[in-house]
Amino acid sequence: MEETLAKSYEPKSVEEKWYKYWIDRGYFVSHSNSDKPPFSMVIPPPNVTGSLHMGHALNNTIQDILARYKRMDGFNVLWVPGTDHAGIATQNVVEKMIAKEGLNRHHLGRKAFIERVWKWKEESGNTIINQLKRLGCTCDWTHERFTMDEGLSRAVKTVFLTLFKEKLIERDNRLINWCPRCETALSDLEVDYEEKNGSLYYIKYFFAQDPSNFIVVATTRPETMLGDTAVAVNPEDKRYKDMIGNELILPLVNRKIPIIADNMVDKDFGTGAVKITPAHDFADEQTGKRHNLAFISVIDRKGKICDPSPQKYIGLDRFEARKLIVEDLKEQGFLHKIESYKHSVGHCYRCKSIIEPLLTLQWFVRIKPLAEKAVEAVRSGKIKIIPEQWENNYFKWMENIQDWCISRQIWWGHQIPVFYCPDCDGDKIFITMRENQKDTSRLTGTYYDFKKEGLSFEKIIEDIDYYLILSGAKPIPEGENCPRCNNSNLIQDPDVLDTWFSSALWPFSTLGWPEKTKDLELFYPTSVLVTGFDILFFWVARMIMMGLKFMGDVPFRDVYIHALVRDASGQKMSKSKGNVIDPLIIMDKYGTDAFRFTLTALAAQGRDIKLSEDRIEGYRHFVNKIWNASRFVLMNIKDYVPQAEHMDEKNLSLFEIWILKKLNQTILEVRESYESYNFNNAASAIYKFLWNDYCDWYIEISKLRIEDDAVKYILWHCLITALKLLHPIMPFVTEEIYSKLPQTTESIVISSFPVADEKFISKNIDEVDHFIDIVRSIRSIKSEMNIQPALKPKTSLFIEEPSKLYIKDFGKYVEVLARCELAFSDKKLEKVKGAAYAYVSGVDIWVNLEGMINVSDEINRITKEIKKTEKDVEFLSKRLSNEDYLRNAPEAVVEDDKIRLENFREKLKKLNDNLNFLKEL
RNA sequence: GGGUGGUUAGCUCAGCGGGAGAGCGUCGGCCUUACAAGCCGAGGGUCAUAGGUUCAAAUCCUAUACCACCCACCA
Repeated sequence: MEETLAKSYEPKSVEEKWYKYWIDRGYFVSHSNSDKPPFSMVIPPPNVTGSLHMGHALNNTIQDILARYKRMDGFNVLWVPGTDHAGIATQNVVEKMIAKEGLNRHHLGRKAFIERVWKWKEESGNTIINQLKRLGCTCDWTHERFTMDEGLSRAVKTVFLTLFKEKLIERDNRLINWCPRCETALSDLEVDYEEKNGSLYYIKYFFAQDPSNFIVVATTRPETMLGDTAVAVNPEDKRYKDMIGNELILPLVNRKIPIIADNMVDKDFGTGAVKITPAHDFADEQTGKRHNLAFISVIDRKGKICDPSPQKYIGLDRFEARKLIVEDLKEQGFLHKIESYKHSVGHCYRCKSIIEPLLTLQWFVRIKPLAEKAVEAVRSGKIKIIPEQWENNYFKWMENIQDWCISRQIWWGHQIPVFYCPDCDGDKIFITMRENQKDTSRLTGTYYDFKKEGLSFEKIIEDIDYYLILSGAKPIPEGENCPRCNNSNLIQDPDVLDTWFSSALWPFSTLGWPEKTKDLELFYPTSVLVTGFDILFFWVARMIMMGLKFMGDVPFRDVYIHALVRDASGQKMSKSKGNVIDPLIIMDKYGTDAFRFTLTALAAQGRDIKLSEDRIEGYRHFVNKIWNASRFVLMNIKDYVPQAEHMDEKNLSLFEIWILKKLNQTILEVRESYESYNFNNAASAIYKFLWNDYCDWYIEISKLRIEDDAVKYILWHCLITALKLLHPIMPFVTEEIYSKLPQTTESIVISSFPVADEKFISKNIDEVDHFIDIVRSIRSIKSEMNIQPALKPKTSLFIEEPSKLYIKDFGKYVEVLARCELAFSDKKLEKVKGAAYAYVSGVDIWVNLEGMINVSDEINRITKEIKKTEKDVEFLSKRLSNEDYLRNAPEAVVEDDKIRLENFREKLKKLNDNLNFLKEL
């Protein structure tokens, strides 16, 4: 085999070529019939609207490293890819599109709009998938899923139904976070809080009995006063104690409201008196419930003031209303004062609009019972979160978890599988379910008398004049009638489920659940989940709860939480800041391998990544270095056919043993690093081996013995092994080189991952390290004395210690690597005129500079060296004279110190002798 | 208000109990036939501050300061 490499590496064409090759050969496809141990992961499904950003790039690079590593290491790997339908985000995208045609979704109607979204999905939803391929991801594309595809929809319905049946899902009228722009409810997690400079308005509320007296309350949201139903004070507050139970007249509205006592009030904040608006504030909702206050909604779903407010405010936007109300209060003498005040305000995580707490009818998951088991799974170690510090965060959140509002008033998503009959009247709810696909019988079911059963949403039922029918795994067929009144006009609940509801099922729904599939049996629980911490609660926690609930087992054994990618100055990347680095541009510019390596090298556990292009460029040089080293190897081994017997120890010189030791240490380290998710460590170990050991020393040395088959073999062997270690991080360039090397299998993707050979690791080969020190020493003298590198000064070595005689064998290597003309002296050279001196453990080195030496330069050089050595000697002798140290430190450490001290003393003595000699001149 | 992480060379970051490391940048010298996207050499740090534990601390503990982030019913 004779192949050569192009002068330089061209990532673009190579990457395309190999990705296609891998796909064609089906390397990424998992096997349901295989003796190999399974290794499985599910991708955190990117939004179908998405385009690859740095977060995806890091996340998927890490997963791909694991997938490739495990595949090479003999596992049956399944990495499930897919996308998320991303309810609000996707709906927003398509709404923007049709807005260009002057339309909104209501013009189209629900059905047509959804068709439009599907069409958009078919046309553009593949962007991110293609970008993942570009990144080199080895997902099993035959397993690709979408959170709204048929199977997953079935899973969603089944889960909904089961939870409903078990009374873990309920419908209730509660205060929820409402986005007036998206016109939908949001869960607590979907609200981003931001510090804002606002004002604190102090308003006078006059007593009903005594119109000359008033209480001052402070609020940041004066417009909500229209819905006030009380003023609360702390029961311990002396100022107000006697007023509790009195009534106040609500300004502008002229409604009477009571003064109540509640411990939630902080005596020292504001005036110590708080207006209570149960229908528009979460804290007030609790207070309102405790005191049985009326809930009066004065803001509607569009964020406008509504009935029952004074006529003049109705229809005004909440912020316009605020202005007007403050003006009116001022005019009518109710405004006490305004202070500027900084507080945090909730914003919609999709559109950034300010959230309005609204009282609405929504579906909730009663999540506490599910959370308890999920906490236990982590506490008991069934799930390991890495890095461990995140476990605390997880526990904190799970232990304070609130009911999960799962209904959204949008159109794109899993429509809630509940049907109402508008013709029946309802003090009862009729529930029917189809639990399996094949059930085509007429709807029959059970009446649940919720009043009798005392369910918490009983009060709601009175508001619904319908019967409630839950459809099972199968949608209710067209033309199905109400089982009670035979009405054929069943109405499905118009709301859709929170996107995260379907994501929570991802680890098992993608494997075929609720069917009992082979995939589930083989690959569930998945081995590891790789994700960013930003969705620990959104997603990870919920998957754990759902997995435990429906599979009876954890969804994954390890959760590896990686950092966030930030820009070079540590800012979060965002379009509005304009600091986004586009991974696709980076891949075009530097190649995918350099990019992936950069992410990996920077991906230290528990620390955010500050990404700068300089860094990527630096690692592109590394790609180039590997490329060129490989060129060297290919050029030199030519038509040599590697044969294992050339690696017999009898054929190997110390150099071969040395590089094999380094290689095997690297294998060990890389394996350990991959196994423990210390990817940066693996990257740096390979980098050091390839560049600093293999290229800088072994290749240079090998040039002198390139005719030796053992050398050729070791060059080949080390290169191929290092390529395999590196392949999970840099898939493309390693495959390209691998394919050109002789004696390789059809692809590095399916080659076997190297196993360290203890035999070489335990080898003691100080000789080569000693040799390297000598070469460095001579180079240093030449450089510091300003000798042209091309000049070869006469250099004499005197080997003082017989145990170091092996250096003689290294003579020609010293000559070439240090560029000098070497001679071994049989006797000690006391003083050599015109030569610079160095001492390297047991060896005197004289570099003859043939009159070019400047005595004062040499004195300076040696003086510097002496100072350094003196420090060493001082440090060590001080430590070795400390009795406590001698008593307590491990013996090996002490022994090592003793030897080092001896060496330094010897060196110091030699250097001083020489300094004295120089001074005599 | 509660919590987590960070503070190490000019910059970006590893190291997390045994004499301070890497990449980039800087300085000096080299086109040495794999690589100038390179090679060789050099300089540069009381490891945020103050205490403590230890024979030994960048590393463990306790405070403090500053910088990030997360959580919370901050009226």
